[in-house]
Amino acid sequence: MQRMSRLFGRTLRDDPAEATLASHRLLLRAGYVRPLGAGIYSMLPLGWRVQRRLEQIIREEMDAIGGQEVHMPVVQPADLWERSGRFHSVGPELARFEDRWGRDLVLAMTHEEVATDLGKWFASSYRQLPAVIYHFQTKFRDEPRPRGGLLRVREFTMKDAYSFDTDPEALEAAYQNFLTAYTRAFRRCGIEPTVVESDAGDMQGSAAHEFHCLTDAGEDTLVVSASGAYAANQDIAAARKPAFDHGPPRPIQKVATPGQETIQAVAAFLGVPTHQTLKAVFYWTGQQLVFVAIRGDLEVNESKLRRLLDVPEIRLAADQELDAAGLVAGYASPVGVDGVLVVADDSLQGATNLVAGANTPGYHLTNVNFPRDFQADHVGDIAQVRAGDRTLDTDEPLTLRPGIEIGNTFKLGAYYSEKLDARYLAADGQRRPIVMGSYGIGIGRLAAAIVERYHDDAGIIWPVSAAPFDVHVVQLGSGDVAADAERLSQELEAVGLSVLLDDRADRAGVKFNDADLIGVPFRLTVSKRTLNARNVEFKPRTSPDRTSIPRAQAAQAVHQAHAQALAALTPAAMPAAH
RNA sequence: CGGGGCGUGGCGCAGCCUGGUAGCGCACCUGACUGGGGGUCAGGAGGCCGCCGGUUCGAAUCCGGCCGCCCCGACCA
Repeated sequence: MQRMSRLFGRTLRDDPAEATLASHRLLLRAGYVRPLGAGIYSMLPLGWRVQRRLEQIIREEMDAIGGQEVHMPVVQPADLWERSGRFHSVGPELARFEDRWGRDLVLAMTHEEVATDLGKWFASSYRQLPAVIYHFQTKFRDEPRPRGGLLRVREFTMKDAYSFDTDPEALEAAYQNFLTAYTRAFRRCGIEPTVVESDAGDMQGSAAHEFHCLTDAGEDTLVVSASGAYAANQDIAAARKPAFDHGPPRPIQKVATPGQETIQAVAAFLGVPTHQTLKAVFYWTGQQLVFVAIRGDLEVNESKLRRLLDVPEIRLAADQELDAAGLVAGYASPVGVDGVLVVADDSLQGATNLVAGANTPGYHLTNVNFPRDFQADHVGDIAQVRAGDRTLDTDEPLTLRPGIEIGNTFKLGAYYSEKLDARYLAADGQRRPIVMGSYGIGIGRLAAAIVERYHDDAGIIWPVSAAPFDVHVVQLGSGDVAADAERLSQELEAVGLSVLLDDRADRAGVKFNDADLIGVPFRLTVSKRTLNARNVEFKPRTSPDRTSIPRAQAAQAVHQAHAQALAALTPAAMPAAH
């Protein structure tokens, strides 16, 4: 048992000023973590116990699908990252340094390279495949802006797993196993995950999913259909674009629109709806200026644009870059521009007689028709999905939901295997690249998501599976009371429960408030009162009600309540993995 | 990287404008009373006022530079 009088950590009576999110505030205030620098935290005993519980749940689910736990280094030779191409492609979030010999090293931000290297060494033949390895390891990512306590940090522990298979079909089977294992793991932690399709990004994979905890504290925006059948990160979400009939194409006309520089202003001035206008937005890829044309009622999604152009980075163009290209913000037009890469959203196809800029200050063109009046180098879906839009296939309404990304899965395919020459000998005698998958869960972020999901004004309300202790014994008094609280704690441990014993000399109010703050699922109070009545007071953190249970049966009763709560979190048997 | 805010004891803050013994609440220590939802009284301990430089007889306070932290945005396997 852990005595609170000896616990390394302390609760705070005042909210730390820096914390705005509930999870950040409560984890600091209840003494789970202590910040060391921006996005860098020490885990105190309470926090570390939670982390280890979460790890154990995930470990069990990884083992259940045949994963084998390993431990890969954080410090890695840069050479490996040179070969995968990421040493140069990744950017400053990858921490680089030299050892005493001047050799380049990196602090791992993820472990695809090392995993691939291990796979290459191990799987010389198809007979060794499939294989899955995983580990819990520190990652360092020099994020431009850490935020929200444990939600977005620079150093953190991740469970990352890597699957090695002979071909895409086998990868698909492994991938399905992971989707199942992840869902089970998160449910056991008290979170019903929302699984969405996502952007593979730097991972270079062919398909990717994210597991989200829906909460207002989330940094990501998810597009979810009413039935839940469709769910995607807004970065890749697609939806129907309502069509509007503006009649058969008419000849272009130039009209004076003095001072009308925004879509709203121009549309109102000319008496047309915004969906009858053409919006011009300019981006800079680092190499060239991009003229983006999209229907006036829609917004550009930069992730989609970046993928369509197949460039690593993109940002809004600066005024000087526009000037250099001879473009006039507010009156720019794709009609008659040249020397600029033109990207058209597919919303322009079939949208007739639009109002566009005239490339002359104070003038617009009416009756612009694509592709009659201008050509695009790229045409595709680059529009932001809006709440109320409808799914492509089933015409269901879509909503936007904030979510915390607590896990992700990538089908890497042969990308890293080819870069690092990780090949196996197939049954037919051919050497083929190992087909890989990569699967991550951020442990600290998961803990933070759980707190976001489970708390009230008084503090954290841990699901039994994640709590730092199973039972919080509050001892109100000394002498006989203390002796009985001690005995009770031992009885609880004897039935397999972990105990936090508040043996401090503080008053009842202080102890109860701290118990609520720390959020252990079950509270038992021992006092003169309970001693005389030969009972103890029992209170689940989830309920405001206190009940008396006979002292003699206390340990058994709590054991039972705990087992029940745990069972409620354990998913029913799911389809067995292959 | 842009915008905003803030660095004074473990936490929350005042003092700074108008330079002159560093203060309040909580937490902490000692004692007494109290004893089931953040008690009362008395007495204590604890601070390079983020750092460096300048102005001045004298700087937490004025000036310059730097560093750090938080929030918003950009960004983000």
